[in-house]
Amino acid sequence: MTLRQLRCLCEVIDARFNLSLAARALHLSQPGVSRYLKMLESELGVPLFVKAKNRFTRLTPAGQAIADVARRTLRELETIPAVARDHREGDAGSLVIATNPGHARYSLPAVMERFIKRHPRVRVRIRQGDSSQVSEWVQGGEAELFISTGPTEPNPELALFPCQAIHPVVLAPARHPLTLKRRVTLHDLCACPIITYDTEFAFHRNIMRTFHGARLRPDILLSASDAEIMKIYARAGLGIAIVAHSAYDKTLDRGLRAIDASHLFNSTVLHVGLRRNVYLTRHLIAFLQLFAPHLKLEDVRRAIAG
Amino acid sequence: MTLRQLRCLCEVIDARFNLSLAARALHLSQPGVSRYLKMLESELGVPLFVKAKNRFTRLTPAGQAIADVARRTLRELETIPAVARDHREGDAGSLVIATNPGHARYSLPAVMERFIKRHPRVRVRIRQGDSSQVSEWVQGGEAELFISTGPTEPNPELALFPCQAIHPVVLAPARHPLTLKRRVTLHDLCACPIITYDTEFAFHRNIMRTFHGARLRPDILLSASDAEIMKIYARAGLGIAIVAHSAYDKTLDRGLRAIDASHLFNSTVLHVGLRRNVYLTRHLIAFLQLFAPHLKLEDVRRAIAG
DNA sequence: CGTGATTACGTTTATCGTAATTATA
DNA sequence: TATAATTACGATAAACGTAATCACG
Repeated sequence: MTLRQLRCLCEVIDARFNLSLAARALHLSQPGVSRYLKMLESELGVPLFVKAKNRFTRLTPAGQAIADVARRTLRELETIPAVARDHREGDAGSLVIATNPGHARYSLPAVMERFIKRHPRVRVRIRQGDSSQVSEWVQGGEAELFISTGPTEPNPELALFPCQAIHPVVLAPARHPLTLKRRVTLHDLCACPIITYDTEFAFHRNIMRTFHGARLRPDILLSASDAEIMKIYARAGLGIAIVAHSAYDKTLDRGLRAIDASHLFNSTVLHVGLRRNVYLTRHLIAFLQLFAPHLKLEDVRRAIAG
Repeated sequence: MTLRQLRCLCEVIDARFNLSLAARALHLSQPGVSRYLKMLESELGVPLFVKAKNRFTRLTPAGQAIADVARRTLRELETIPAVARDHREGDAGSLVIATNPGHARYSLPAVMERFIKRHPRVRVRIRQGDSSQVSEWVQGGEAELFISTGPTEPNPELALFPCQAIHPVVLAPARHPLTLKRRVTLHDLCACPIITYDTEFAFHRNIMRTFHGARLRPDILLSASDAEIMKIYARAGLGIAIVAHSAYDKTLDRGLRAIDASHLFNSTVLHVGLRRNVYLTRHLIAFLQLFAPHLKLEDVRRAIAG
């Protein structure tokens, strides 16, 4: 039994049982593919394919069972070059993180500082995009992981790990009436012009759902994609900003007060997303341990493999 | 990257870095092995071995990581012929069950009857031995599974699954004074001559531990390896028998009464044991579903793989 | 006849062992 | 000088493509 035979088996299945197609994909001639399949079948002593007339039509149960093992095995083999590369690069190497601008700006810097201090030779790249973009980058291998909230629908190619809850806070200028309240209500918020994220943000949809659920129509004065912008307008007294709590820094944002709103709105969960069936480089593991220390490596591996 | 290269890598490690030894095991010449390792290293672009002078001494971290993957992969590949054989045999095939004589006699027949009815063409063989024998048979591939109690120490080669509790019962002739008691005590038992299993049985050691823990010295009149023998003597009124509850059948053993003793002695647990990293044939799975319907196939697979 | 699988056959390439070589203790 | 790894080289086998053939629509 050779790897070529197994690759052949899998490729023929992927080519919907067209040997010519599979041959092209494998950089082989059609007779070559035919031979390999025949060899494999005769070596295993069991037919793998059902042939109608002179065409391959589908797998036998044996073929299905064996193709499953073959696929798993080939996938695993493909990680070997990745392992080698990881070690070849020593403490260098690269790490591409895909994340939303907000998290790149607020959640990541503290972690990145520590990571870079510990792994100075790793070239880190932070790609910014919306939830669906970052997810596509990871699926396509353009990024090792993404850090994103957003309603990432279940995807068999990706493994998601919840990391932290992002809850909304209300930002208002220092002596704004709301800052005097012990506990603000949705009605209180609706009394003021509101500044928040653009409609395409999950955060926006999240808070709007809550308002509408309470049959309220908030006055969205301004929406933006960048919390810094919102803070400027809020500081100027044009309205109150509803932003992710991570966007507020007590010392940096002196002119603003943060008012807890976690009792009003649902929190969203920040997820780390990895592509399944990939080799976890040492740098990726190191980064995960810094960014999401609660994740157990073994659990991550299991989720990646399953 | 070829399978031969990976096999070579693993074999050289197993041969404690002696290429000549590994070559013999691989049915290759020594230069062949040398070549393969060199090819692998140059192909992966990373040294796998640490060489002192002109000897291989140990693995590099990269070598270790890659050898781990290689071993997993090779093991998985080896299951392919097993899968093929399983399907080649269709509804025939064979199943070797290793178990203790007692379980072969009392626990198994009911299950076997159903199994054979459903899988009439499977050749089943029941091998009888003590706990350590059955465990060795399974480890050595001479049996597919064992069914055994006994103090099977944790073994990385085996996966154990608890199946049922075996609790001791006291068997006494119909009008024996003990049968009148509502709840027997250890003292009550010590007042009679006792018939039980031989000392090498875990069951024997188990009940003796209990007696000794209560500072009692029971009068072991007779010990045997076969509960049928014990029942004969108990029926004759020579003593009371302490046996596994599974050895007693209300209708077959008319002359005897079973007296619950589960409050006196520890129960032992009947385990099914499988070798790790093997392919689970369809017949083995079918048998497991009959014998231990509480086991979820996925859990079994996971335990086998981990 | 066109598409797709198989068979036949010859060339190329890779595989692998023997023997010679180098290196270390 | 014995043991172990590497290099050199030639014989053998396998891998693979081209071309011819077969099978079906």
